[in-house]
Amino acid sequence: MKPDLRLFADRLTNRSRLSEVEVRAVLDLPARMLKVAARRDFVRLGETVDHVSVVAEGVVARFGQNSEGERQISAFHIAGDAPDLHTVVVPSDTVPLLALSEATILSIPHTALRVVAARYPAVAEAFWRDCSIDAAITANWVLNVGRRDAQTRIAHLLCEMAVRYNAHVGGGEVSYSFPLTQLQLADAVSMTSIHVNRSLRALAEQGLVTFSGGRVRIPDWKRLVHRGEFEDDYLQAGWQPGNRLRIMD
Amino acid sequence: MKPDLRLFADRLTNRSRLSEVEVRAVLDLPARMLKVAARRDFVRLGETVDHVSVVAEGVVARFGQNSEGERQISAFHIAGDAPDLHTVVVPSDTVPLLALSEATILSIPHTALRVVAARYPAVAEAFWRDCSIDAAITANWVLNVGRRDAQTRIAHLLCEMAVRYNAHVGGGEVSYSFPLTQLQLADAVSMTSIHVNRSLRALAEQGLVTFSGGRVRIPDWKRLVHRGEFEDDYLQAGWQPGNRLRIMD
DNA sequence: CGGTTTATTGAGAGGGCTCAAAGATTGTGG
DNA sequence: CCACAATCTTTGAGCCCTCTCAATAAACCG
Repeated sequence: MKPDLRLFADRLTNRSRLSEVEVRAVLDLPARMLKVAARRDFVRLGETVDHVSVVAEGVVARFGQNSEGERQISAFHIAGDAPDLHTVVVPSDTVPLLALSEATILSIPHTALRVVAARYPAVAEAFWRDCSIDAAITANWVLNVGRRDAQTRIAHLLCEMAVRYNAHVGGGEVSYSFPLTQLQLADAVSMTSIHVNRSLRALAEQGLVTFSGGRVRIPDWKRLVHRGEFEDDYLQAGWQPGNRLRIMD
Repeated sequence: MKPDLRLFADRLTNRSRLSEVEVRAVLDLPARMLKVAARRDFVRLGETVDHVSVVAEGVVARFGQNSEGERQISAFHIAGDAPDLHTVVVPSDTVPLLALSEATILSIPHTALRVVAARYPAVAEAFWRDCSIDAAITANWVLNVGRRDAQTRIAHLLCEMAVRYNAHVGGGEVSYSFPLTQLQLADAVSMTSIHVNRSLRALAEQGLVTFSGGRVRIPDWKRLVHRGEFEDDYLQAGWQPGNRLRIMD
């Protein structure tokens, strides 16, 4: 049975305007489903890939490592995301991918994606747009890692993920499932797991966030947003159906 | 007189396969030329742009800033680069741009770019590919800032720029013009200009690099590459005319 | 229930920062 | 072409945030 690509199609149509035919073409893409265990690298550095991975379930990380083997996570990817969609046009730029929790991955061959992109330029445009938004997130990550102290950095990241999970709507307590270990969080924010632990405690003592049992709880959204210097524009979270751009006729 | 877009077209054809007609379409794009003084922000945060900036001369930086106004440069752009090409598909994601040296910018309207992209899907593909390579560079920047110490970080950056300037070919002394102040360099590598100064001196004392008078000199390329843990694959520097990909028919 | 991974806490060290000030360079106007 | 101003570079001293090393407690997993 063919895996369901609806999540991926939804992600695209949330950001781009696609016709029914185009959406159908995406949904009809061939895909192989694979379950990946937590803490498993399922795309290795240097490996040549001929397919794109779409996250259907779980949390996936893109990372790099220095010569000592220390890791730096440069992006988190959640359901709907295609961490290496760019390999459709730059196949040699393989990025290592790691499942942080148990994850379900849908694997779509480059060949099939290229056929659809060539046939439906608006789909190619949607891919391009997706890659660009990802890039904006990464650029923001540089700022976060480079110019914010430990607590602010963590707060910022937890805000970002709240918005990406769309968990920040409504006014009350914000909460979402985020099944990472503190060590993995440390690899994302460029700190030691020990210092992550201490910073997390400090944030909790101020009543700002709680991170435990794989769940993030934010009692007062606005307060954390302020603490983390968080502004969500770069996520394009406010995209309305009306102002979705389409350049392909 | 219309500014010459040859540099931009070259950049595209170095990475993508375009027909003569497509190249011509790029060259015929309308453009306005502007000279920007050094240390001048010529695209401000929040400002809505309706054009793309192409660097014709000089060095330009993409940056973000934290709540204290401290800056973090997330990308350098040199002649041929289009720092905000992605705004063609994500116009609301304006990135602040700063001229580090006196620079010449060619400004191309979104509308014109969109017409060409729609008419020539292969050009759209080339744009997408360009954005993707930029994104790969940014992802690497995260690793650099997050997981490398001062000297290694600087060494890595100076290697990257050498390759992007294509100054690393041949075996002898590598050298290129890189007219930044140490403060600007500090904003790129997330350090204090004071610490940049000291690290630079340390690197010089080891005979690895010299950074002064707006010029970088590398006596022994391989040694600096090693010191900076630099691997150039992410830059797609090895792209041969033969293996340029084209997905649009 | 035992074994492994993860979280937590303590003590000490260090890389990079802050504050401060003196040189060197660059640019500008007269 | 000089003089002055502004910017940039360099150096010193002390401190602090985050890391390292080490050990225990807790949670998870089969």
